[in-house]
Amino acid sequence: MRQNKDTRLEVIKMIVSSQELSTQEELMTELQTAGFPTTQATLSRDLKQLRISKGHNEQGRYTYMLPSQQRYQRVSDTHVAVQNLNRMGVISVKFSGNLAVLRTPTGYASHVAYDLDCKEIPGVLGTIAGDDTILVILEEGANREDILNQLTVQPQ
Amino acid sequence: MRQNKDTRLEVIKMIVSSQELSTQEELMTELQTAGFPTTQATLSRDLKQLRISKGHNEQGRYTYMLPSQQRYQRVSDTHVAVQNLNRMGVISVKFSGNLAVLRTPTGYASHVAYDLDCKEIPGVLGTIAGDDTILVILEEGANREDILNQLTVQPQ
DNA sequence: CAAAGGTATGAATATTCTTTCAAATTACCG
DNA sequence: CGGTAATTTGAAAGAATATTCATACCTTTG
Repeated sequence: MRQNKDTRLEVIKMIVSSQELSTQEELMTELQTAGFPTTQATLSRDLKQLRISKGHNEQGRYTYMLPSQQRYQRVSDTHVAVQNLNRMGVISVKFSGNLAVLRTPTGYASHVAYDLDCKEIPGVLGTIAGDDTILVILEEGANREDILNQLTVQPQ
Repeated sequence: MRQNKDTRLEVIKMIVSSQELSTQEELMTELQTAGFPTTQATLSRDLKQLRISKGHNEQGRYTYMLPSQQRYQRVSDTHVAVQNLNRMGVISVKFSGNLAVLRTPTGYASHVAYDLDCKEIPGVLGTIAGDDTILVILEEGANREDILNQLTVQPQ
């Protein structure tokens, strides 16, 4: 049932990012009403695979959060069809030392950077976005070819 | 016993950021050897206050992690302790281009960087912390004097 | 000083989560 | 098509974590 599992994982991501759930049992109920009945044991495995972790929100409640939400505030605050943006968003890439400087259309830098963060590219320590520029900090010794491919190729 | 608790919290942050622990019991042992014996119940409360959450690392292991670049509200009691850290945490500051490189005692970089993030210093685009080094990305044209003051001087 | 109110803590308990194990389903390959 | 390996899953068991409850301790205020 590979197809079913994959769609269930997507549904989980949507539910988790749109609601504040604090137990796997709550999530189980939500999934059931969404038409994907499953057990808590499976959810434990799904959450692990999705790297969704239980964090603490402002009110001190325990809340499941996508890893992207954690990195979210780093760059910007609005999602748009980020994946498409990225594909067509990077105008140029230049390397300098352990940095890569990416140019994007004006105003798009933070979105693209957010997407890069989500991809968790190996060798990339982090990103900082300006308006039309993204600074990508590379690990020492990172292979520029590999990075370049990751930066310009479609995620997932 | 406010002082004891605060220092314990700092020690917890250091331990968590320097090692990969997967249970509160492991952390309990570490704390004991560090001279801060306590119980699992207290750790659960401490981790909640520090907003340390159990995530999934590359190998799929469950690992406690500090909220990396998260800029969340300064919860007053923990914030105070962090400010003190920062005051005495920065060993040196060097500028290069639109970057500032800060040196800290080994293991403290992430804590200090976290504090810097909280201060939201004008002219600072973001920070990346290593073990004993923080990379501060400055806005183009940022005044180094101003930045330097903010980086080393106690706020308020 | 005494009483009141708050914080911190440990022991025990309740809750929540992970993993084991066996079964079922699905993919793979001749 | 078989047959075998790999994946997925639920139930139950086993860990791990959060919370409850009672207590100690500290701080303030009269």
